[in-house]
Amino acid sequence: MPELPEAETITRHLRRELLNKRFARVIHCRRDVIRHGHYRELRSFLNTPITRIDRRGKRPFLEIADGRGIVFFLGMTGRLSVCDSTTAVENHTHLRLQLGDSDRELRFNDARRFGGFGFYTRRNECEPVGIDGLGPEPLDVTAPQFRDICARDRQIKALLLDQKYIAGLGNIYADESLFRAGIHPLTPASNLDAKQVSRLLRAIKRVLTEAIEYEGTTIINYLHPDGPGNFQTRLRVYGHEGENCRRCKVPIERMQVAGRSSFVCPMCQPPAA
DNA sequence: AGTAAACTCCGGAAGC
DNA sequence: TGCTTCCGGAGTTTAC
Repeated sequence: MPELPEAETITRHLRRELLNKRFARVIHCRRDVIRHGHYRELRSFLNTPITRIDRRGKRPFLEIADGRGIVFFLGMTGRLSVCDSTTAVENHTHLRLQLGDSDRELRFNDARRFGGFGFYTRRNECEPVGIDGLGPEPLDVTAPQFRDICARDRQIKALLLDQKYIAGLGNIYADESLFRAGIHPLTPASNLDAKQVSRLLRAIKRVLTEAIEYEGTTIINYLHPDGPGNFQTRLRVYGHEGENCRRCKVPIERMQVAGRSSFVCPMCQPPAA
């Protein structure tokens, strides 16, 4: 599942490959993966330098000079890569953009099609469609901001997963952050005391920063097959149902929270009374 | 109004 | 082997 660290890794990769380059041709585009805007708009990205490549939360985007951009929703299985045009085209490849003066191309692949992409225009300081309506970046959010976010009567995990309050956490890093902060996912956010809120924010920043250093958890193998390994081995609870907690040796439990599987140490993360 | 749950998209994986 | 079931990011709908 691509979350913020995976999006950051992909963004850096795209930046190395695409910044200041231009697309020359649309080789292929499956139109029904377009979330915002119209297929026609794709043409306007041709023969114009890409001036900015970044991400918002878990969504990478790229922009050309007039403020227009393409934002990618990776969903569960979305992947972005830049490769030689002669590279065999994998199944479920929904977008191929040929680079000018090069035999390379950008590809978007998404087996389950929960992902897609959208076009937007950045106007002044307003955040564009597809990148708007998102909460602050977890790595930038301040302690007072996070206190406000947590001041609502909602299960803390559901809150962390809701992109409009904080942008970039998905199921894996939400569970890992809650474990490291010693907080049960069902705890109403407004029940957390100041100490817990600050511990949670620190845990989030630590987990995400470390995961970025490891280039994410799941999807990076195809980008850097010879890379430094990934965050998989650093997960303490996610996917570890039935195994003994590293800290207290009590078996990790799996439960449903906000409709998602959640992995919890019942000892380190005591349920709210 | 704010929250929560159900439903939708889809195909790979797991289970039988 | 071949079927059925499970799973989920995020948007939408429905119900408190």
